[in-house]
Amino acid sequence: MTSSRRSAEKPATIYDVAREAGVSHQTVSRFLLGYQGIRPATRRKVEEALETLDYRTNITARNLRNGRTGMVSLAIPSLNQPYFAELAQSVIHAAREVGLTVFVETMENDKERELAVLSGTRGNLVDGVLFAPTAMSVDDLSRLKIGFPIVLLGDRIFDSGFDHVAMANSEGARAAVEHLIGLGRRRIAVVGVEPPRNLGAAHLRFTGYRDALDAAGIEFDERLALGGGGWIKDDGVHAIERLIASGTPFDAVFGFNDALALGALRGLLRAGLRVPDDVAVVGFDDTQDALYSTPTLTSVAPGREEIARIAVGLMDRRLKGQSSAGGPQEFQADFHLVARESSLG
Amino acid sequence: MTSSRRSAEKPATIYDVAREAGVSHQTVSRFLLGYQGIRPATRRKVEEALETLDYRTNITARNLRNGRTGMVSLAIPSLNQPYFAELAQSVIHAAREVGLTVFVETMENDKERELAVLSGTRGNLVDGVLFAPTAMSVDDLSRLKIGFPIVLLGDRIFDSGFDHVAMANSEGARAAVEHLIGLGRRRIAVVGVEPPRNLGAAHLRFTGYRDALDAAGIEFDERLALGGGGWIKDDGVHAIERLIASGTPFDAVFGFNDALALGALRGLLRAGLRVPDDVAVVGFDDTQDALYSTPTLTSVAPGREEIARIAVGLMDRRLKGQSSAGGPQEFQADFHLVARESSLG
DNA sequence: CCGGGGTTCGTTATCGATAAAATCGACGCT
DNA sequence: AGCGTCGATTTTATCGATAACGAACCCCGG
Repeated sequence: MTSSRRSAEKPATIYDVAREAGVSHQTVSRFLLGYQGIRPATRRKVEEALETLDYRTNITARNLRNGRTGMVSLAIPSLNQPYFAELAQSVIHAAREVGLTVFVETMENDKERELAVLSGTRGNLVDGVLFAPTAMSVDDLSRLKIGFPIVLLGDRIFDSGFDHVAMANSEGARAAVEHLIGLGRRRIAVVGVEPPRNLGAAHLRFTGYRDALDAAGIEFDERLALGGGGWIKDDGVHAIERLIASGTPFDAVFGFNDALALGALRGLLRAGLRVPDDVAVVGFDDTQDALYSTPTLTSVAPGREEIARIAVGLMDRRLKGQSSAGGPQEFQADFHLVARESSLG
Repeated sequence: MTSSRRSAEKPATIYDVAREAGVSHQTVSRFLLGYQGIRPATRRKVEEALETLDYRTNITARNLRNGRTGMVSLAIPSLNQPYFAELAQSVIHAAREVGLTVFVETMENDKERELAVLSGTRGNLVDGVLFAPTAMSVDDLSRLKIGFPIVLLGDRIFDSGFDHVAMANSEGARAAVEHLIGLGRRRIAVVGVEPPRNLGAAHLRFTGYRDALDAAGIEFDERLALGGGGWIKDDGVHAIERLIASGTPFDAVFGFNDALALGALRGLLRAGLRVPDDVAVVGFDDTQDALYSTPTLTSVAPGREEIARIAVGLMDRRLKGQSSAGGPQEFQADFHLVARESSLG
């Protein structure tokens, strides 16, 4: 029991502990890993030494030896977007349940950075990637050779070759618009439209919008399709200001996410329009913002918790199962429409 | 040039590259680290081999050897709170500028988990911790022996012995309340009050509130001090509902954060009160939510970007400077009040 | 009383990188 | 020609953990 080593100095290793306990480092390792074949006397010596030296296992060393880190990265556009911040929290929670740690990486809607995440530059730091791209195309994705498990999040991409947890983008959008139609609205503006170049939430939600219109026999009016910006609140404000300025009549707005819808809401109210009396508003994502706006915002809840849980589950299975555990899996989370004041009054 | 190794198999190591190039692994390492003393011919062979084998450096191995990871953890309550989500994004950005990577860890206002972060359980995975505790006390903090740099975020703690980047909590709160007083309000309710047991944003903001009242010669009315819950929107709603139910007259509300203020706003509007005509509302944090509520929310902007930048800078200095680069540093970010519709009309 | 089998523990090898020390040549100078 | 010097590379050691293997010791039966 040579209680050496000053306290705040270099952390103790298993070798230090072994010396302190008068055993071999391997015995210490065995103890730490919970092996059974250790005599009570030895066990006690090791326990004491661990205590005296305040041993902490060096995770980096373990990771190197094991070839795994137990971390997965969650690659999203930005934590400034409430939906993704909340998704991140849900994923962190779900991962914790299965013993994984989440490394949050933000890509800022930048194609280069999205590609960088998959290039494995951060190689061996994480075992896999939960990937929610917005800028890159399906082609970009399939062109890459990737050496670790990937689970795609959020959009409906078929045949990407990867596991994929989708929101019910088109179905949810359709439900939102049908809700508006059911309330007697016919001139439904849509905010957040994008050219169909990317991985596609915008495209899919637009499809849902069109489907609902078609089903109700309402003709699509191009002037009601607003886009050109990003998907943050400002874009919603600007879009609705342009629409109002254009003089095009409308009695409802469907925003492709809550931020856009809330921006639109803001623009409407500032222009003196009443919500929902003059214009009903519906969003998508059901973020906390939707719950506390005035009026509260009707929104499509995409099943964030479920998405997180399934995605983490898929990743976990890939990581555990040797090599590839079967072909790519597709999941779609259940959604539901949460009707609130912005459409019901 | 024995182009061996199948593509998607185990990633190539420097040894593989060395064999491919016909040199020693050390030469490869030198090349990768940018050493000068390498003959052009050798250099070319290495470059080719790296290319052929699609080499990626194993960060875990490098970390083990170097004893550092280049990662710092940002420990916050939750990404579900917009202020912290936005702070996280700012910190990630600031860290990237100085070549650090951020690992976001959420502690859920749980004292155990806050302590766990500092216990170094995650030892050697990060080089330091940017720490924004809410549940533990100053005593808890000083009781711990900690083996890595820490920078405290957000509250004004003196003599903690650690670097610390503070918001202007009391000053900001005082400015908010003075703003209300300047508008002729005298019955100013305050939401988010807590017993002064923890590290203290609540306490400090309350102090600012009292200071402003005192300076204006307004007597403090205990019935206007609302607390008992957390700091999320629901708590704001409930607090304001209780206040209204109590019949206590009031003409303004100061929420200790935007979430509380927006919750209060929501409660007021639902109760049929007009904002700001009947009741003016001011929040704290200046999150994006404040910008897009209706009415828009007056709020204290605590200088989030600056806080992030300074905190990362302090951490960077500690990590670079051997051992301890001087005593603990205290910083306080500049704040400013952003007056919007909820107080100006 | 000796040998087989099981427990307990120690020795050596390994993960993939970087650092320090050693080697090998070519070159210049006396 | 002999020798020191410098530059380019290779060899060996190291970070801290886990895995594989082997040695020492015990118990027990024949």
